[in-house]
Amino acid sequence: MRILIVEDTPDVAEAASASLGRAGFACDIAPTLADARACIDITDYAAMVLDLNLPDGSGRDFLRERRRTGDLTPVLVLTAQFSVEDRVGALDEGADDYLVKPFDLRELEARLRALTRREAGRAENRIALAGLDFDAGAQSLRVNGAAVTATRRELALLNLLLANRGRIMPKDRLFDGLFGFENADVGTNTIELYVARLRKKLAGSGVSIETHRGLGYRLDLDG
Amino acid sequence: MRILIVEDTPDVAEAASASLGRAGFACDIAPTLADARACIDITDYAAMVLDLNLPDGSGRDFLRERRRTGDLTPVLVLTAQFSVEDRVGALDEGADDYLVKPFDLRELEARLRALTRREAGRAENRIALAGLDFDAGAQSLRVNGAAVTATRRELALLNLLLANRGRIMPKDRLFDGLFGFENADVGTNTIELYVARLRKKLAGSGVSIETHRGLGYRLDLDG
DNA sequence: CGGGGCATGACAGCTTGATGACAGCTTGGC
DNA sequence: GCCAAGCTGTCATCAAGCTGTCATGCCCCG
Repeated sequence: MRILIVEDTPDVAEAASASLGRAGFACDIAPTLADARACIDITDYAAMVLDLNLPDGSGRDFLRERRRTGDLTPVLVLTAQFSVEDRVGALDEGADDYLVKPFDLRELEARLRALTRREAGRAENRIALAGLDFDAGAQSLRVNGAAVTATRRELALLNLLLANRGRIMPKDRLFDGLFGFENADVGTNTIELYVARLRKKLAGSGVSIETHRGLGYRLDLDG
Repeated sequence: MRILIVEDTPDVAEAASASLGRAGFACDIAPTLADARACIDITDYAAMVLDLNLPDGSGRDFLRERRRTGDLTPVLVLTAQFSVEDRVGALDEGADDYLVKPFDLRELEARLRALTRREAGRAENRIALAGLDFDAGAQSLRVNGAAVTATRRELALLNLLLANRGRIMPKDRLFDGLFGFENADVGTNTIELYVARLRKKLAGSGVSIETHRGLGYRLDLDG
């Protein structure tokens, strides 16, 4: 799950990025609308965090512009404390949620999880499938009832595959979901590596990751 | 456990803060409703102590406002001696408890402990788990029957971890629970330090604190 | 049988956490 | 008030575990 944070205050942007990173999201930071547009052109995001007050324009205009071009990426808007009309206006413009600054990082995390899982058609963070039990909120994984430790990247990959269960995910798509621009120079072999590591941990769970040569990977029930 | 004290008389606020600090709570003081709102936006509290008579408005209105926005943080209200209707009104507005000024600090402490443990779904201050026996009221700790001395911070950390047993607690969350704003500049290494100290004291108790790299710590039974 | 894509073990760099020693400060006893 | 004891948090150093690279060997497909 890749997130674009459009926010010009470095402290805020970085705190959010760190917190969301821990929660399994890959984040890119865009301090201006121009940067944001550039990012969106290059890759697509599972969601966007948008500050309304930016150096090169209003986030509201930007949001309206995106919606007019048919972009349906979930957007969470950050508003200043007292601008009620901004908040309401943003929702009218097509924002999916808002948060008043200053906000609690845990809340941002929870709301983004809600937005992205809504996109995936789920109502809660927990997914149980055959012998597998994954909770994106607690970042915990159980296989046949036993807790299995997995690293941040492994969990992020699993999350992506689970959200697209039954679909073949191209390697570059998985790559985009795991790494932001700052890790852009990582070799493509990495995905194969993490698939291998995940497979070991999922062994015997009744769920497996199939390889489709030249196409990508697909997670589904055994058989 | 972090507590917000909304009280404009410095003497009272500071006495309460000191007393509660000794009892293992991390306190922030807000002398006005505006300050209180700012604090609440930034972090969240295990409970709130609310004076009703404040320079920029009535605590009752504030309480009503919080409840209307869905905030369920336990609130203990401080009332003047003779305003019975305030007291009753506050309870109606959603206060969880009240104390008449002037009050005994020990009583404040005991009532806050009651409120926070109710939140954690417990009926008493004492938690026994495997070879561990912790009493938040007496601030006493026993491991396999033997009394173990532990400092305020160690106990506060243990309390937090116990209240969230089985959940991974991010380091910054533990940090928030242990330190108020006034200690905001304490190095993050501190949490690791206290985890190490606690681990030593819990050795052999059947309960242990697991490290989850990049995510946080989790307290649970061994195994 | 040859080639490209994939799997996987080993490894090194680096980030993150663990821990001992220490100095300042607080606290409590006298 | 003074002193001693112990609590606190910083620093430096060391250990562990995560990450991604590489190299090698495999497998599928032509």
